[in-house]
Amino acid sequence: MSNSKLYKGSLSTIILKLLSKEDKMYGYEITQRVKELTKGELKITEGALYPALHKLEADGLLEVEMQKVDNRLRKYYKLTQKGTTETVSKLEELERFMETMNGLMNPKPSLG
Amino acid sequence: MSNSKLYKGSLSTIILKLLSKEDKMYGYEITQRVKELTKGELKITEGALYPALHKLEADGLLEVEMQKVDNRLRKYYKLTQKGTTETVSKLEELERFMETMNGLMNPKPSLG
DNA sequence: TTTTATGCATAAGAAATTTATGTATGTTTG
DNA sequence: CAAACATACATAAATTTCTTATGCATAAAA
Repeated sequence: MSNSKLYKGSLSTIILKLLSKEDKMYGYEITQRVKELTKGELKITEGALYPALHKLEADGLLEVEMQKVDNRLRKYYKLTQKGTTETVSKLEELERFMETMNGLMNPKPSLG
Repeated sequence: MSNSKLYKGSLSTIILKLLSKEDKMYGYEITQRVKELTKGELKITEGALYPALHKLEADGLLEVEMQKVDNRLRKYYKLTQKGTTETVSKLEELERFMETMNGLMNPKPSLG
C-alpha cells in the first residue's frame, strides 16, 4: 500500500472483500486487481500484503492451496467459513466508519 | 480514540476539520465535540489526542495560546496559514479515500 | 470522602504500514 | 545477448499511529 494514502486498518478488509467475490486469489493477483479497480489510485506493496495474508491465515480466516503454473509457484487463498463471517463484520465496520466520518465532516446543524 | 474502530491516520484530519470551523479549541473540548458529533460512536483518548496535537504544532499547522479559565489551564489551538492549506488537502485526501474504497466495495461492472 | 468531571501530559507496548532487500523464473527490448 | 521489466513469493528494520496505563492538579457532586 502506498501512493494515495490509505488509512491503516483497511487492507485486510480489502483482501477479504475481493476474496468474497472471487473464490480464490493469489497475492500478486490481488495487487493487480486493486490497481485496476482503483485506476492506479491504490498500490498495495508486497511488504504490506504478504504479512497481512499470513496473519489472516493464522487467524483462520483464509486457507491456502499451492499451485504451480508456468513453472511458477502460486499460493492461492480462499475464505474459510470463519473468514466469510468476518468479512461481513469488517464490511459493516467500514460502513460505520464512513458514515461516522461523514457526520464529522458534514455535520447536520441541530434544529431549534 | 477507541470503541468504533477508527482507521489509523484519520485523527489529524478530524482535528484539523474541527479547527477549521471553530477558530480555536482546546484538547478536552475536542474530545467532547467528537463524542457529541458522533453520538458516542467515536471516543478520542488522551493518549492519542495530545501527541497528535503536539505533532501538528511541531509541523507548524497549529499554534498555541494558553488561557486560564476557572483556575484551570487551557491550551487553545488554532490553525496557522499552513494549517489551513493542509486542512484542505487532508479533506481532499479523505474524500478520495472514501471514493476509492467505495469503488472497491461496489465495483461497477465493466460495460461490453 | 470517594467518585466524576475537567484539563494536561507521557511512557510502554501493539498494530499496521513503508522501505529496502532477497530469491527465482520468464519475457521483452534495444 | 544483456538489461530491463513482469511475475511470484518472502522477510527484516524502521516508522507511524494508536491503545492502555499512569501521573498530576483542581473542582464539583454524591
